[in-house]
Amino acid sequence: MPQTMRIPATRVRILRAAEQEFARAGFHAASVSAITKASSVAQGTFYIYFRSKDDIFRELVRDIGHQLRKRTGEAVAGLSDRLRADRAGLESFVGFLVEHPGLYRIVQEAQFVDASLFREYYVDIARGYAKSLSEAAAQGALRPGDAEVRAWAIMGIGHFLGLRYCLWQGHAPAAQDLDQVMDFIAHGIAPEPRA
Amino acid sequence: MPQTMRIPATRVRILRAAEQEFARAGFHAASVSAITKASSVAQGTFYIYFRSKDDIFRELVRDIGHQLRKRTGEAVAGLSDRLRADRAGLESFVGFLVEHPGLYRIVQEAQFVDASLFREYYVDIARGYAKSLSEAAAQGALRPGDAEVRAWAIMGIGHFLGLRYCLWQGHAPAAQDLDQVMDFIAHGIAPEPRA
DNA sequence: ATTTGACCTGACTTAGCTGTCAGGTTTGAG
DNA sequence: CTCAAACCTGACAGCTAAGTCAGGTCAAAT
Repeated sequence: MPQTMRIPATRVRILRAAEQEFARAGFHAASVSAITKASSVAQGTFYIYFRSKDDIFRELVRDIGHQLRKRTGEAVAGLSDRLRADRAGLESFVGFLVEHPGLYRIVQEAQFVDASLFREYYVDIARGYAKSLSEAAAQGALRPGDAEVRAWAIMGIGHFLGLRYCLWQGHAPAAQDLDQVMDFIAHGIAPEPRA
Repeated sequence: MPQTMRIPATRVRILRAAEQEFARAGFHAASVSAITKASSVAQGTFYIYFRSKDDIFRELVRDIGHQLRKRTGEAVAGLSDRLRADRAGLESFVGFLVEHPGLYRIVQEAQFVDASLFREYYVDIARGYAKSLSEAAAQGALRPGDAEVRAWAIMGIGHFLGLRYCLWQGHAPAAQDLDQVMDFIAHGIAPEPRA
């Protein structure tokens, strides 16, 4: 490890190149040499800043988690209407996916590189989300119900929304698609209004 | 390719060994030699029956898709109550995951081995599911709404249910967890009954 | 018993990648 | 200007694994 970080730019250059390379080629096909080539450093320099290919990959996954949580948190902040906040959260998430499809690929691949990191990634998101839902339910802004279950369910909906539209079709779901999704989240599919 | 399939058992032996090996080690860490060793054939024999490591992996993914659709279809068959059918489908899915966690891993990893195959896998499931939901809605068994959106949403819910309980905790979700999930699917989270 | 060709063998070729290391370069303090 | 520490270099050792191929084995037909 460099002691003084005299030139922290090198570390960042390597990180950014790794992000691109992992996004492009996937974890296994990405090679450290490609990363060093893209960041214009020698092979050995890589190992000054990162212990291994796994190591830098893990750092990237954590980075992405932070980015995503920050962005979503900001998108939702200050929205008093709970369902509007949920929608804003989804919109923010799919926006991120459209802008950075490769980054989500990295997150998904983490499942096979470091399973516990992958799990943490989602558990962290779920924790924060469940807390919000739980508070909203306590204030009567939502129907009573298990906040954890709801958090994971909505994350699942978001995940597949992202797969289907952002990653496979290359664009965010249209407003009317999100309307339908929010209708499902708000009212479900049962035929009758509840008693 | 063998012409006569005099001994198709060899092919099946290799397939089963590959299933185990891919499930255990993942696509990249799985080696053809491990597969041939486990199935007691020589390295070369593998390439008589399969073009490449990718090739056998793809065949397995398709197999798993068939298995899962068959199983879920049977679980749902004959259930007239639509929400009960949805629940049975989820139960069947999580049951499969608990019994064969490795197989779901294979499906998920397909994303990085053959993206279009992975996409097909889900599109196929979604197509069938949306059809059912659409018919149910037409008969008034469900509130009107976009069947495709609902199909993908419920698939997402199932996916994360599987991750959280089956793959990470090693057991199917408890009945009361599924109750909560079904409550969400049936009625959503909005506070008031709809007008 | 012989023959045929389908089926199987496993050492080898080829390729590529991770992580190392002995030595070169740069920086800034004195 | 000098020097020492920090930083960087890139060729290479060591390893692993996919896919090949020349030849061996075996069952059944004649």
